[in-house]
Amino acid sequence: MLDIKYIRENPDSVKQGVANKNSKIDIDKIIDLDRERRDIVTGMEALREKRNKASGEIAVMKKNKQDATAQIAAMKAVGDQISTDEERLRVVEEELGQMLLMVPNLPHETTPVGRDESANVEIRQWGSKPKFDFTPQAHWDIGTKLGMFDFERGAKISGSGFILYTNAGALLERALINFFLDVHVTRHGYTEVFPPFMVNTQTMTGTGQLPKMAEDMYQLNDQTMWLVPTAEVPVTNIYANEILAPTDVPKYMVAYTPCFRREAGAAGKDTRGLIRVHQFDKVEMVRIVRPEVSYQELDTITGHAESILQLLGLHYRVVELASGDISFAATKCYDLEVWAPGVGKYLEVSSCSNFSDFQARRMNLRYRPAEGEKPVFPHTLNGSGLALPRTVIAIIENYQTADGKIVVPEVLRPYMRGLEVIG
RNA sequence: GGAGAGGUGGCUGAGUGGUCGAUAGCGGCGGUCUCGAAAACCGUUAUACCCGCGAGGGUAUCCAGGGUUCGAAUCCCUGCCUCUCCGCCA
Repeated sequence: MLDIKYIRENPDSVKQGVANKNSKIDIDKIIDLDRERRDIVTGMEALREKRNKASGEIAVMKKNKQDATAQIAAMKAVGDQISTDEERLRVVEEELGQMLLMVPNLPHETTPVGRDESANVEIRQWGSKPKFDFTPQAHWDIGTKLGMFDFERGAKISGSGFILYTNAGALLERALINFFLDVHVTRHGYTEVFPPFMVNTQTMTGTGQLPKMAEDMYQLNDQTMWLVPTAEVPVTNIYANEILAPTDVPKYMVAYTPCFRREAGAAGKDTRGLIRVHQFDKVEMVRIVRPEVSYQELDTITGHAESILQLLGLHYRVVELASGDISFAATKCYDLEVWAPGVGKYLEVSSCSNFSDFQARRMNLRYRPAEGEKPVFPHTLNGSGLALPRTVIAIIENYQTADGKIVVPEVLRPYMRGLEVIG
């Protein structure tokens, strides 16, 4: 969340930033509630001071066996007033808190301003589209023919948008997960973690999925647990409500999790094959860093995601998202889009974002810059490295042969029992 | 799932209604001593918020949330978590 002090002192820039994020939250209302809250607190604390002093006196009188009936009666009225104030404060803080949780992070000054993805900016490309002397097929045709996945039976056992990977498809999925993790651990210096796939509401609020995006996620029947939509959620929250020592920052963590998303409202739109599914695998990088280096760190993490595509030899482009297309919690974001010749599109396989101190504030994650100094909020970042299904699409479609087979990229062969060709 | 025990400052651990943000020890930091270190001794040791230009003042926090009371670490209720035993189980 945003610092209420910052909102109070910079209402105009907050309003502008929020508008650039396409949010209609009422900032003036927040400022009014904050004013009201402070008024109540001030009055209430004065009463408490009075009561604390009187309680001390009553204690002394009792000790000296004096009669304190009058003092006790007087404090009863003070106590009642404090209770009234507390009740009012609860109401005001509840409303203020709920509103603050709905305020998006402000876009960074370098983030292009724009309503939607049409204002996104292509930053660079790597490689080039492969040339085929035949018409490249879509992954759903090749993959099905090669027995890599079974859409019908996936839908039968779970529903549409759930994939049953089979044979080489299942092997490829597992190989990619291991390959991604190994690269990030051995070459990029991340620590591997394996978090729970179900999290509580507090955790989901910490990274910013709740309360706004509740309808995009799967909630379990007990109403307290949610299926993770990304490893960002459990991993970024690992140190929530803690104060990290100076030597504990930066933290670089990488994790594999399945990701569960309802994709409400996305039905029928670019959903064919593996393009958009309710459960998919992803390897996610998370960085907890000092504020002064976070934008440099964003370039670093983006580079780490890119290196995976480069090792796989897949052509991609880097797109910087416009303010209106950036996620709720982010200030700046780069998407990596890989070329998929079968479907004839660039597909998003990674999203690398800086969240500044927005998530750290929500989850009360702090660190001490140096021994003896006051704790401050670090910046958090994450980047997919990478999301699996669209990477699988890109491999199938880019590495397909005229006779309907797939050449396994060399870096994956050790992870696939030496398999060189699927089919 | 059943039965029991428990959650106090960085750690250990006192404290069952009243000047308790909290005794003590350890650890950390500073100092005395020393050529230096150890030992000993002395001092110090959290977080958040509110008011104030500031000096400073105030409030809250003993797992969390409610309640009782003039007053709660202490009593009551609910929740969460940990530990022990039993049961079940990949």
